[in-house]
Amino acid sequence: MANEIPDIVIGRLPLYLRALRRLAEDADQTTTSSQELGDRLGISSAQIRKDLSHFGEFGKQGTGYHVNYLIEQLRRILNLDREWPVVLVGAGFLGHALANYGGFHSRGFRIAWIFDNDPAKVGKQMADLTVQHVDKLEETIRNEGAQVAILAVPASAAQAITERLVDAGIKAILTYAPINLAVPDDVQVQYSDPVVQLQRMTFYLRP
Amino acid sequence: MANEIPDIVIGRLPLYLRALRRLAEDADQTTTSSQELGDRLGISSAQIRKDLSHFGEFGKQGTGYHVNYLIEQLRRILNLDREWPVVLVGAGFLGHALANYGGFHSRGFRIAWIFDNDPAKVGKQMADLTVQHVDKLEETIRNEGAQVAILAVPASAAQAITERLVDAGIKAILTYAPINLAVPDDVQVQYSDPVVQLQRMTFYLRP
DNA sequence: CTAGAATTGTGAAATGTTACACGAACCGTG
DNA sequence: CACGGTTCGTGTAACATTTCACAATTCTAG
Repeated sequence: MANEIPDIVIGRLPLYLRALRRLAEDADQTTTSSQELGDRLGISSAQIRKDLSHFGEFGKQGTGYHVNYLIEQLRRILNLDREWPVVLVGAGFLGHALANYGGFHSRGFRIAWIFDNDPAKVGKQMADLTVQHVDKLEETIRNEGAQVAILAVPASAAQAITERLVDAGIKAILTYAPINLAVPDDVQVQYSDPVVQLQRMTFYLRP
Repeated sequence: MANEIPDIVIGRLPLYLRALRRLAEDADQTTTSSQELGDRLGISSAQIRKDLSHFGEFGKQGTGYHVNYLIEQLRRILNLDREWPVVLVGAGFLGHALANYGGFHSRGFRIAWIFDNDPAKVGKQMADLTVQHVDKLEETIRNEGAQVAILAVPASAAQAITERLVDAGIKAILTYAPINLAVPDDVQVQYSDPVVQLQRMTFYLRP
């Protein structure tokens, strides 16, 4: 049953989770169907059922899925039944926005440390944290056993910081720098570059 | 030759473009090969050649690709040989970070207008723009013919603002709200939710 | 209790994407 | 100019993903 799960399937689970939580909270609904979930996400119902079937049987014929139960199962599958402390590197405008974003806590993450190399920023308060000098990066990661980092530094610094993060033990990096990172095979990377996303859409526009 | 180009191919072109510009600027290189480009991006050389072959023949056997020529061709293909003015909705921390981001201009975009519904923010300067009340949204989009928007508003407002954007003529939306948007078929949407990206990685971590 | 409607989980078919491998073209060297 | 080393563009094969379609199960209503 659970042999080798395609990465593309893993990538959809957080979307299912997000939609289910909306259903539970906004609509106050206790059950749903693959059809309803698919309509909300623009995904076929068969795909949702197939995706979930990689991990077990969570629904009931005739009835569908119990929303809260499925939420719990997805949280378990994605290792979200705990809170991941996150290292944030970069205390510029973007770092500031991330530090103040309220959406992490309820979804399994907490920005726990913020680092920057600018002496003018070190020591400043940001959200409820104090910006630390990037010199302390490795020490903190090792002492605290942090595995997740967000990179909000300029492209010119991104690869060097990445190597320091990886050496210190980080296994998952979300980066906003507009550059491809070289990392070992056992380190996950996710990219977020607004320009790449915009450029992907302009192809379809008439100029 | 150019019949129906897969969306997944279009999605890689901005990455090729980004890597090529780095090659041109940092490494000061005038030619490259599909092999070299692939190594930098973690993509096979065959895939790069196949992707490009959808649009024409840009290389030379034995030599590879002329970097600046390929950059020009990709810019043309992606409709980036012009500057797209962008409507930014939401002047919170994230809107602020986006307004001050220096990476748009050189890559085909310019934040041209910022809107918010908070009277405390309307009239404030942000980067070199004045925050306008969201009441003016439709009027501005129609008068200026804007087609591209970035959504940096809370999830609770996202769908309503989206409908207003679409009605006014926006055809491409990059949204940071953690919610799926319902839009007509001829409107492009790209999603950016840091939590979804983090959740996609925690699956692979040992808790 | 029975009939009918709804919905799951899943093999199999259809479709989409990537990798292979090779002829053709190009360059530099002697 | 001929040869050896590169590299492209591409037809085809291999692989991956999505969709189809249906038996099995559950619920509801009479």
